[in-house]
Amino acid sequence: MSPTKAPAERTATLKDVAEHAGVSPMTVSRALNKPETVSDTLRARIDAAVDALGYVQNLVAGALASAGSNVIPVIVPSLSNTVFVEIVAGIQEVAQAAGYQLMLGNTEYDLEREYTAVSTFLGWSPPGMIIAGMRHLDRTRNLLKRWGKPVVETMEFGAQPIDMNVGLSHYKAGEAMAEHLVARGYRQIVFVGCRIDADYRAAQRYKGMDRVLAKHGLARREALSYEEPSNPARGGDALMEVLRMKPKADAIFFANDDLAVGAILRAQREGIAVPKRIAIAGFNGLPFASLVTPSLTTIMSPRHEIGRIAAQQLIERISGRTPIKRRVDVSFEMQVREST
Amino acid sequence: MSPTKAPAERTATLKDVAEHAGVSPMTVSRALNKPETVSDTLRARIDAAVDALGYVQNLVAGALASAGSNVIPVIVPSLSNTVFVEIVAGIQEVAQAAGYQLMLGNTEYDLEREYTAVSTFLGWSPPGMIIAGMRHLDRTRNLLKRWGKPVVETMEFGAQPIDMNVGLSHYKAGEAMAEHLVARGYRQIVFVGCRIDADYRAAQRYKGMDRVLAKHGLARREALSYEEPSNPARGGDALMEVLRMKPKADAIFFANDDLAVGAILRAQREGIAVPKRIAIAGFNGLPFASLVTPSLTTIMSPRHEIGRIAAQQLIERISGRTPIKRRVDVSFEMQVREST
DNA sequence: CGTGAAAATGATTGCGCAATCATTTCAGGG
DNA sequence: CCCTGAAATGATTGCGCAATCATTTTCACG
Repeated sequence: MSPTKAPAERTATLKDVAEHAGVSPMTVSRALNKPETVSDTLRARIDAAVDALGYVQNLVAGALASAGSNVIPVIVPSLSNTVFVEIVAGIQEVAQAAGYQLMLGNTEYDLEREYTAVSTFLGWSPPGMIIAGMRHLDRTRNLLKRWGKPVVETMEFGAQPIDMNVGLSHYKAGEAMAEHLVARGYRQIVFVGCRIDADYRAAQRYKGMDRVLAKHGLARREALSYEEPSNPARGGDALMEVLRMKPKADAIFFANDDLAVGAILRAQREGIAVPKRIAIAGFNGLPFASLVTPSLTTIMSPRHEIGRIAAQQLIERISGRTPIKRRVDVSFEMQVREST
Repeated sequence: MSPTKAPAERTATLKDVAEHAGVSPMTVSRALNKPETVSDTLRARIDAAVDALGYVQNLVAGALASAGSNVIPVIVPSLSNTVFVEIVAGIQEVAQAAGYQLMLGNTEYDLEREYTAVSTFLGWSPPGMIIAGMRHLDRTRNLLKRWGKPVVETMEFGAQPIDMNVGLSHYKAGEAMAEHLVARGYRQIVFVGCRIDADYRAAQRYKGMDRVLAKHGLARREALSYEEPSNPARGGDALMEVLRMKPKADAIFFANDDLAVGAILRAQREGIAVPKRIAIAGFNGLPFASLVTPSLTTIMSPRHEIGRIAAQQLIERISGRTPIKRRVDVSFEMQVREST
């Protein structure tokens, strides 16, 4: 194709290796996939032949012949949100170590695209699948159920998973933060997020908060939602807007730490006293949250851990091992800091 | 496997669909892959049959039969570093839109693992590959060259790519920042990073800086490198350490913005005047960089764009279209802000 | 030193699909 | 109405490997 590249010779196959080593193809296959079933002598000869020919296993053919690949599809709604990335990283860590490859699908929070992705990925005969969230099209759920192989839904903890579930209850997280704010004496609490309609986990945190406010007979407000994706600058702007539009507000619960940290940095620059003039709380537990001044009260979600557990659960099941909790509620952790 | 899941019936194949629709398997294959070559009548019947049977194409078989898949392997050294994630996101965006799937490999900055990953991924008969960095084992380079299909090396811009290359010159970036610091009057400049031996792009930035210092006859120092991965808290600690150990230092060039922003937040908390007591500069252009006080002088690297361009280049070549620049030097952008 | 069971190796087959070539159908001109 | 070429459809084949079963070799033990 390009001047510097050698012409692509036909790549070596199992058969070539077999001939080169003077054994049958089947023995080569075994030497590569179950080395312990082949005698030392032959294994050595075969390894030498593999090196000599630069043989690379054709995994496609292998997957077809054995009706199953070692590719694990991972479907997330976004890659611009750190949260999903960290989950993917956790999955990767465990899966790659166990010899699985990750195939990555991004739905952009679109359930139709999610269906397409699931459907396409099934075509790779994977041994299982990991998918973010528990809200899917009926078609998607049915497709996965009929498929009958292990599936892990991550991020949130919820009822009636398709198969397995690892996550945390965002509703409870919202409740916990609201209880904290109320206990601290805040009475006019505002929830601020981005694309809350699409990010229904954020919506659940809002609902959890709302329920607590109702319980305490406090003023309840619609969540304030912006159309752009979450980013720190937006958080800063939102803070200013809240101060202007709802001067009585005494606390903001941001949908995530990107927004919340952005708000704190802005407050600092503008000389707004946090938490005196207004308290700020976030969700996720970003590294910066503990370093800003004032440090941010937030809820730590164990993203990496969720990914790891999800992958472990899946691999256990793929390997046919049995006793597993189908639903894992990873706990979140309130981090009360200076901003409230 | 689990009580709630239906027994997995044998999944429908092309042949099943063909029988259901009363046509030959080949026609079904065409209807699915090149719809325009099949008459409207049959296409409708076939689509109906597909729906009726819930048929999902077996991509493994397709890939084997046509000796090529539409999976693009992407190999990165880490997923905990935002930089790579953003590149992956950029690649994803373009690749998924063009109907390709991404397979993700993580080398943890280990060149042996990189070789293994490349080798394994070749087994999926991909049409091309994207790999981070230009430093590989000879074996890896040779393997890819002999393979003969399009390969894009990303992140940095360098000489003699395996095939194609999209990135920026980290050496020049280091020079640019050093020139800026020197022009501002700083004379005792320290470079601080994490795992600089493994992160050789950071090392190149250091070298670029070092050359400029030498040129101006200024004091040159070894880079200060920590063994843990970069994180903001480490940046803060490093700042304190530099102040204590090298009290004459008047500027720190951090290997990345995570460290630099962490240092600024720490300075703020400790009441250290930036840039008066010591100037701070970073690299990458994180969103928080412009929001901290003082705002951070840094170099913006177009990560997402690098990913997009890499994917575009690759797909162009895969599609057999010709006139393409083999090497793309995406420009970086100095952002001079308050911290210097 | 023979025997039987276990271990190692080999031959055959088919996974599900697309490339390829062969055949049929169709539209339009004479 | 036939002929021709193009479009649509079909039949055959093989991609490269692992599952499966058949065969050979090895080894422990009487």
